[in-house]
Amino acid sequence: MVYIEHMSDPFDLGGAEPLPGEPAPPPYLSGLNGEQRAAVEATDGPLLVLAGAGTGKTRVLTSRLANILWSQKAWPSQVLAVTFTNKAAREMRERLETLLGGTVEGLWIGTFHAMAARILRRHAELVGLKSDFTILDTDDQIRLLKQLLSAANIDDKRWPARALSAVIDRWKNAGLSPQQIGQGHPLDNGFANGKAAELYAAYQQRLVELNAADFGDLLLHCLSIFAKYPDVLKDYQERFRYILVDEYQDTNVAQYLWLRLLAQSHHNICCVGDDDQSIYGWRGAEVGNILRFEKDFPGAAVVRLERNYRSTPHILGAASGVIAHNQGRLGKTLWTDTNEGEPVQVRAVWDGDAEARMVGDEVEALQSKGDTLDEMAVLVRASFQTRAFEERFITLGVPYRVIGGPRFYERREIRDALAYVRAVVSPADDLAFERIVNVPKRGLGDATMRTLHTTARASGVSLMAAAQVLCETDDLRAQARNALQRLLNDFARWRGLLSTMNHPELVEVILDESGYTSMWQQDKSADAPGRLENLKELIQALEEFENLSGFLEHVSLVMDNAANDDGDMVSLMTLHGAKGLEFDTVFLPGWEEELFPHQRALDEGGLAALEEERRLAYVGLTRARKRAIVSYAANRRIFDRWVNSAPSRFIEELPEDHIEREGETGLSATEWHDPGAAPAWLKPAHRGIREDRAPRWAARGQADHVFDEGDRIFHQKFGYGRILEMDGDKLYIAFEKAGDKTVLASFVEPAK
DNA sequence: AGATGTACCATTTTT
DNA sequence: TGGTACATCT
Repeated sequence: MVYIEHMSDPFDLGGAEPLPGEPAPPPYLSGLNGEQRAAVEATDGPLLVLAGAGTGKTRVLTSRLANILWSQKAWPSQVLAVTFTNKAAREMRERLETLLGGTVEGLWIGTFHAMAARILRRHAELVGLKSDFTILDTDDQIRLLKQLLSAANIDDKRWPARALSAVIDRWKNAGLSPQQIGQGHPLDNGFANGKAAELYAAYQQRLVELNAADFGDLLLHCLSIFAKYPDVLKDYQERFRYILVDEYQDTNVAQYLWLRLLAQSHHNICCVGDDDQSIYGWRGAEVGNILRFEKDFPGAAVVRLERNYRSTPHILGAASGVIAHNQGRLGKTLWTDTNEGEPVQVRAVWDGDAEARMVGDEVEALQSKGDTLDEMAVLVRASFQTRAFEERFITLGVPYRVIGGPRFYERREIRDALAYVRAVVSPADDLAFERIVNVPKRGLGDATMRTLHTTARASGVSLMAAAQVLCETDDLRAQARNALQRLLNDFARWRGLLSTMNHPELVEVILDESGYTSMWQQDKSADAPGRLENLKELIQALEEFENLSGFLEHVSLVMDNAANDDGDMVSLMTLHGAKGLEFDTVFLPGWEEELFPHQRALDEGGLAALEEERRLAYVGLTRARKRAIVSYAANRRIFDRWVNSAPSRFIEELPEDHIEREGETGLSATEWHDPGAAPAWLKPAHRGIREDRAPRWAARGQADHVFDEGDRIFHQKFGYGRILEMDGDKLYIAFEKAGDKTVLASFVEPAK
């Protein structure tokens, strides 16, 4: 049974036919439980699916999509399915095609940004752009802002472009264009004493001049078009009979407004999400969007998915116990009928090295029992934490992969190559030209570029046009002029080849003739061969596209990292990176106050941030199918300094019935120091440490001293202070330098 | 213009 | 500790 739709232009509904409608049982309903089926078959209208971790939410979303198409409620081109990542979009499409037993064409399925870009290309002129506008990434954005800042004579030491970029991103995430922002806007943060709004406007102006849009613009421009041109909006409202949204809890205001507008005609919007897994508040996601769904879409149906298929009851119990400490949840009670399994293990260790050894030993033990490394993951709060585990795994010879890191198109060589292509395709792309004008080195340095900029600005032309003018005068030194002329000739020649040569070949020619390839061939550094590999990969990827501009869009919006899936390996990643994944065994190291929850998050976001950190803990635990091992170190070397740390408050929040402690309660502090008493991974690793730098043991409740209120004390990190109040082993102390803090007694000694 | 030295800093990250 | 941005030297 094959599902086909013949439609080359997704905007043209003319040739589209509904499904062939063969009389066979719908394949997308088999194996669904009652609550899943309710979500899949819910009648039209707004629908919120509150799906807990491991309840099969992606499956439900896909099945609902299959149902819509199968029962001919809409043609594929009338359905919009949005996700946050390309990976999620790809997976959804693959599952859908499996369910329907054939390919589906014309469907609007992809990321928010890709879908918005698709709309924006058709109406670019309404916001002053051409339909072939380039999409800038963060790197380009920051380079552009740097120029604007220096033009405005703003000290970039005090007010770095990066900070301005963050302010502008915040505004864009909130759906605010420059016209909507007054002086002293609350999201401004006082950048350059209130200049941010002005700079934002200048930046948008410059983007139009460059015929460019940044990621935020893709949505924001759509919003302003919808606001200004109701007929355009109406067109899309009519078109999209069904809208499906994954990970709704992660939508920011701009995405929310975009969706709400598009759903206004048919009201068939189905959002799937889990408020307990909202972990992107810091980049503009609004949990409020999911909490408010029923108000925003009157008459909305709400279906809860609470049956968890992933984890054992102990893991689920531990995770639920932690998340129950959050206020303002929609509330779900996850349950499972799988076998009990092992309690979550909670392990106290001496320091970061001991922790890495513990994890390494455990990995080897599990492996020798027959577990595969693919089914093990180490999930950390901050990416620097992966290093300790990498080192340990290298020592042990355990294969591992680090998930995350720079994306393919963010790599320097890829961005350089793309800049060449961009500059060939669009001569007015100043940012691209600037990027590669002296890569490889051509003797075109700061001085030349300054002259180029002045000339370009004075006559209002692009840098390349200005360069052409300058080559005919003697404003530049002969050497620079010749180099520039040569480069311009190259570009003219390449541009001439655009129509005749096929594009993968052309890119290869450009990279060879510009000297870019040989630059890396001559580079002796260790990563040069890898970069050449990446360039080859880029050219290979080109072959799948009809033209260069299609490819450029793909690269900036769709291309993700090639999955490194050769061989059996342990995965190392951040908790954020682990969302949506699952493993038999999950290690959760570094559960210490200040690291997790991260102090910086708490400083910046207070209670809301603490709750987001707690959701991160919940996400981490619920990644595990069979086994979760949480650990915390008493001492940690962060950069060059030893820090004693208290166990994370999330450890206390783990329900005792579902955990098994090792190291803290079973052994006393004195026993820990006895080499025979503790398991190998508990022993201090450092033998030759000077006494003053050696970590001090800091087990909870194992204070070496008895204190009274009013005692003068000393703390390794905070210095001298006086005890104001005592609550068991918690001391409330007024430090002379560090202010008032609550500290565990074990970290404190009497002042001498 | 390019190389070399130095001070500084250090969540989380998709598009 | 390691990467980066800027200053200074050749």
